[in-house]
Amino acid sequence: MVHREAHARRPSIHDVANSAGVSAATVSKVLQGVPTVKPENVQRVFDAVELLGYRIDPLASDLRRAKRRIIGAIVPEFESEFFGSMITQLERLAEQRGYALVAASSRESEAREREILARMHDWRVSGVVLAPVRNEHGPAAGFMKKYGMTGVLIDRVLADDAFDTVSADSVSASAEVARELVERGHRHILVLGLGEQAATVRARLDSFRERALQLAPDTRIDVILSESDVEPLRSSLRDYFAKGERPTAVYSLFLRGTLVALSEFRRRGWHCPNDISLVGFDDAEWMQVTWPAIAAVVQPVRQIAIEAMELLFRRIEGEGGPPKARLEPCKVLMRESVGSPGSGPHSGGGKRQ
Amino acid sequence: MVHREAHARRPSIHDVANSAGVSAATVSKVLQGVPTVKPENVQRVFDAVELLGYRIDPLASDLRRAKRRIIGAIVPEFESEFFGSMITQLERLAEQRGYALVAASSRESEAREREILARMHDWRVSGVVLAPVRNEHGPAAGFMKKYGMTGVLIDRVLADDAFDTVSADSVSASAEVARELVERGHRHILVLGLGEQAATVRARLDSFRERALQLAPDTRIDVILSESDVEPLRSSLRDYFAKGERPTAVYSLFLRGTLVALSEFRRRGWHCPNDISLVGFDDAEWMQVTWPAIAAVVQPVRQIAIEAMELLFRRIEGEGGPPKARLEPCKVLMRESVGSPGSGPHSGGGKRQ
DNA sequence: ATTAAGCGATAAATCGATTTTTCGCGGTTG
DNA sequence: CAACCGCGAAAAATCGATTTATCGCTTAAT
Repeated sequence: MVHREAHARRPSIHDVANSAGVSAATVSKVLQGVPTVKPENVQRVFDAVELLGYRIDPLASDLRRAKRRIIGAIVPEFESEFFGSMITQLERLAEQRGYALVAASSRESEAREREILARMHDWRVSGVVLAPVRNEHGPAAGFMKKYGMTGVLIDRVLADDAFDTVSADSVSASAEVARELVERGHRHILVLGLGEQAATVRARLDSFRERALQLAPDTRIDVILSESDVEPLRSSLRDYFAKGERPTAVYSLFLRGTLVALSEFRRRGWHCPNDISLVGFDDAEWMQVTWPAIAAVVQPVRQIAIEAMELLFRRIEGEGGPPKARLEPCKVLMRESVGSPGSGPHSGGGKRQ
Repeated sequence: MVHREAHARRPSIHDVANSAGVSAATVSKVLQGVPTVKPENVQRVFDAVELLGYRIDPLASDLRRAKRRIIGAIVPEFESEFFGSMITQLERLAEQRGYALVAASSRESEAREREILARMHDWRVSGVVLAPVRNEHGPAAGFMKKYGMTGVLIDRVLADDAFDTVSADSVSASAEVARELVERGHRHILVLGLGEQAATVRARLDSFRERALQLAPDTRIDVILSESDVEPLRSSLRDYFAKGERPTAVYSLFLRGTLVALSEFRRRGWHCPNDISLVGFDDAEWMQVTWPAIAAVVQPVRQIAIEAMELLFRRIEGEGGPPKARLEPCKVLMRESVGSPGSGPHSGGGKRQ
């Protein structure tokens, strides 16, 4: 009867043992591939497993083993393409090694980040891949250190003295963006950033400025940083333009800033690249299908994930040594949103919404 | 010593029992809030918990309990805003009820979907929220039925005879889109869809067609369906336009179709809404900042998540009765990409790439 | 001939909790 | 005075696996 089958208790290792006429320990050994079992019994066990449709309960199994085959992943949000594909990659890599990935989102809150980490510690995960909300010095990293958890920090981090770190080489990328813009003749550039990630933003900014000034010392670089949220950035930007500032190019250091810039351009009826050029850090699928296509720095998501998992599993397997800091190269895609200043009429051709 | 503390074994319930001078059973009772414990002992237990920094091991705890406080969630992909925020919501709701959410992506593969489900069954999850790759009749739903798992199907589903279902009311939304387009004077409309999700796509299409023809019987509705992938859709669309077909509006039944349509418009130098109008099912953040802003059907992600979790927990708590099929209303946002036909020059004003 | 080693398998201990059973003790009750 | 009750806590069983200790038996070594 299907109905009865559906509601029957799942077979345990003892059920298999009974059915095969051996002990539970033997069943366990067969399933672990321990070679000191008589071939006949191996066969009987496999038959019984097949017959009953038995599968190991991973929780019970992990309870007895020292480490649990679970990897935790914490990201600031699930909604973005970047972290979405990051999780997809991490999941794939964890599964490849026979681990389950448990993902959670800190929703851009450091407090929540700590809570999740505590929960993962409760779960006795083997390791954690943490993309911190702010940087490597947050409370979450402190928590991991305090409780001796093994983990890797990714994305919004520079080097750390306790954990391996992996992130996009946004410094080189920013320098390259600077070069691209200056070579096209831009001498007044606005940079948008989020102050939250102080160190990483500072690094990008410094390298951008350095390269730009090196190539053209007369370049003027304005900076608008929003402390925490994106809305203050919007109004700062609005004020900035209202004051009459007219940079010929904007470089946004984060995706949402690119959106804010675009929508402010719209408000004022400016079009890329004729009225102003735009480059954003972080690429998205829509950027190449809109008109104009938006120039962007493409982060090496896949590489970051691979490197992070590689480092993590090395630590899990007990490798020692000082923490490593990896930087994965970005690709800079100069699309249509970037042109040369003065190549088009600086007029407000668009409608207001 | 911090260093020693970091590497010490985590305290178990027995350590707490020893420290408090009671038995492990008593500790458990105190932590469960069982009232038959002497106040003095309650205090001693709490003190010991505090002193040792003890936290319950959820896996060990769940092993002994009948059900495990884990909810599984399976979505076709993590990369999209829709499923991203769906997972975020589900996570929030599960945590509210003291459950952990374990999310996995089927990567648009039914085989993988089944594997994940089997793994979740191994984990003895209390319930599953499944957004199937194709529809409610896939192998995953069959698996759930066979093993008596409790679950809710969401998104790409209609009613089912075994599980509760929750999805956006895309049928009403499609009718509304039809009305909006017809009222603006469109009489030749192209609909793009993905054949994979046969039933849901058919339902949307039927309701769109019905309403359009009801309002204007002379409306011509062309349909391009791609069986599985999005690339065939692109070439079909290209052929369609190459043949000289010139619909005045396009309604895409899924997000990626909207992107494909946009990029094909670009290739041909057509601009919305002057050359052609565009509405897409499923909204995204960028759609309101680009020029033109893209009209879209906004799915009630939050409502779907809430309803799904509500139904799921009712079933987990043992509620019987026939499966319910919930439809949550969408919002239709008519943005600038939609206009009236003939209101602008039907010319190729844009540059080719 | 006695001990040691090897083999294959089982019984028992273990992981860290919860749940059930048992127990000791003071106080009623017949 | 014995049987009974109830309370609170400890002891033991349990969940489903893995790991260690042990056992019976055969064979090699001393």
